Amino acid sequence: MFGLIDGNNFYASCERIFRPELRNQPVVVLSNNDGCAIARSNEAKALGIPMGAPAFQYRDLFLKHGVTAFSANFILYGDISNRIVNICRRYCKDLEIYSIDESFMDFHGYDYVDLQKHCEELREKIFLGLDIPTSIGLAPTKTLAKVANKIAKKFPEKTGSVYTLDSPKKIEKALKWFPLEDIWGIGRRYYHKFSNMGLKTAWDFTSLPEAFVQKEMGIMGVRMHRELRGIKQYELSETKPKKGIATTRTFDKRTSDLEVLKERIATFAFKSSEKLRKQQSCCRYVTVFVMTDRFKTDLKQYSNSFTITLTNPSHSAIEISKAATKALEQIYLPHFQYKKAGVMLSEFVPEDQRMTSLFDEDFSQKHHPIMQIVDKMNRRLGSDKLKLASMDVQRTWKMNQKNLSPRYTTDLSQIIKVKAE
DNA sequence: TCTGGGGTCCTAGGACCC
DNA sequence: TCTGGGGTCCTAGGACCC
Repeated sequence: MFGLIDGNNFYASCERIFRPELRNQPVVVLSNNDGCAIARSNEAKALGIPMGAPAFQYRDLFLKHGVTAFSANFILYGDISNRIVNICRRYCKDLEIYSIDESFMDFHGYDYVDLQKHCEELREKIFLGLDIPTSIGLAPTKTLAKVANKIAKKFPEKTGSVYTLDSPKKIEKALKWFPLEDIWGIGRRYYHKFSNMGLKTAWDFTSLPEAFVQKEMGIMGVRMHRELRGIKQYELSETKPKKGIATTRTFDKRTSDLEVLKERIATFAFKSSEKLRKQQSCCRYVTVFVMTDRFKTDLKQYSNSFTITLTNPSHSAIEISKAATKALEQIYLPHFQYKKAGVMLSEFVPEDQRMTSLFDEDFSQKHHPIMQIVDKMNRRLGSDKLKLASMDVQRTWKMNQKNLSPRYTTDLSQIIKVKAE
C-alpha cells in the first residue's frame, strides 16, 4: 500500500500557526510581488476566491470579508515542511518527498499493521506538534492514493481525514464518484478532450479501451489508466538532483533600460548558480529569456531567449553571470517595455565528474575557493551579504511584500514574542 | 496601477550515421 | 515509371505537476 500525505491549504495553515486568532478566518497567501492567491484557507475558498486569483481584482472582496492576505514566506513554509517530513519518517521508512506539502509513503512490509490507525496517529502527531492539519490517502497505487487523499480532504468528518481504498468494491465506488478533472495526470487539455466525449468520472475514464488511451495520450495515459485499475506502474522515486534550475521574476514596473536588465539578469544568474552549487552540479547551458507584459495587449509584445554553451561545465557565479549577460545582449531590443526575465541552467554534470576541455580555461576550478567562501558567508550571515558587483548594491529592487510574516522558526531575531502580562 | 515561480516527462520530426 | 533499411541523437514543443 502507498500513502499520500499532504498539508491542507498548506501555506495558509503555516501562517496560522503563529496567528491562532486567524483560525476559522479567511486567509490567503499571495505569490511574489503580492500578485496572485496561491493558497487559500477553506473560509477563503468559500468566499469564491479561486486559485491564482489576481489580488488587485479581489481587493474589495478581501476588505469586505476581512480576508487576511499574506506575502509568500517560503523560508517559513520550507522549514515547517521539513518538520512534517521528520515526523512522517518515524511512521514510514520509505518516503518520497513529492513537493513542499506532499509526501508518498511506501508501506510494503507493514502487513500486520492497521494502516488506517497508523496514519490517524501520524496525523494526530503532526497536528499536536505543528498545528498543521493534514489529509492522508491509502491505496495500492500512487494514483489511487491521490484519489483516496482527495476523498479524505473533501470529507474530513466522515473519514477523519484518513481514507483507505483497499478493495475493488471500494475503489469502484470511489472512481464512480471521482471527477474526471481531478485525476492526477488529467490537466485542462485532456479534461476538455474527454469531457467533450461525454466522460464525467474517473470510472468513465477507466472504462475506455487501453489502446484508445494510448492513441490519445501516449504512454503516460496508459500508466495512469492502469494505476487507476490497481495495476502498479510507479514505485517511490528517490530524490535525484535537479535537471534544470531557474530563477525568474516578474518586475513590479516595466523597463526598457538595458543596464537595469543586466543587473536583474546578473542577480538571477547568481541565485541560480547558488542553487547549482548546493546540489554539487555544474551546468553546460545558460539560458536567458526576457518578455514584455503579456496582459498589456495594447503595448508591443516581444519575447525571446538565448542559450550560451559553456566551454567547460561550471558552477561559478562569476562565469555564469558573465555568460548570462552575453546572452541578454543577444536578445535585447530597445523600445520594448520588459516585464519579466529569467536565467535557466541545464545540462548538468556532477561537479566531481566533469570532463574539461584541453584548451579552455576552467573557471569553475579557478573560482571554486571564492565561491566556497561566498556560499559559506551567505549561509551564515543571511543570503545576499556577499554578491557580485554587477548586482544591485543599493537594493533598488524590492519585491512588493506588504504583508510578509516573520521567519519565526529559522531566524532567532524574528522568533515569536510572547507578551509578559 | 495591479496578473507567480519552479519543475517533470514524453513525442515527433529532423539531421545524421552506415 | 521505378530510388532501401535500419539505426542514433538532438531539439522544440506539448502535456502535466505543485
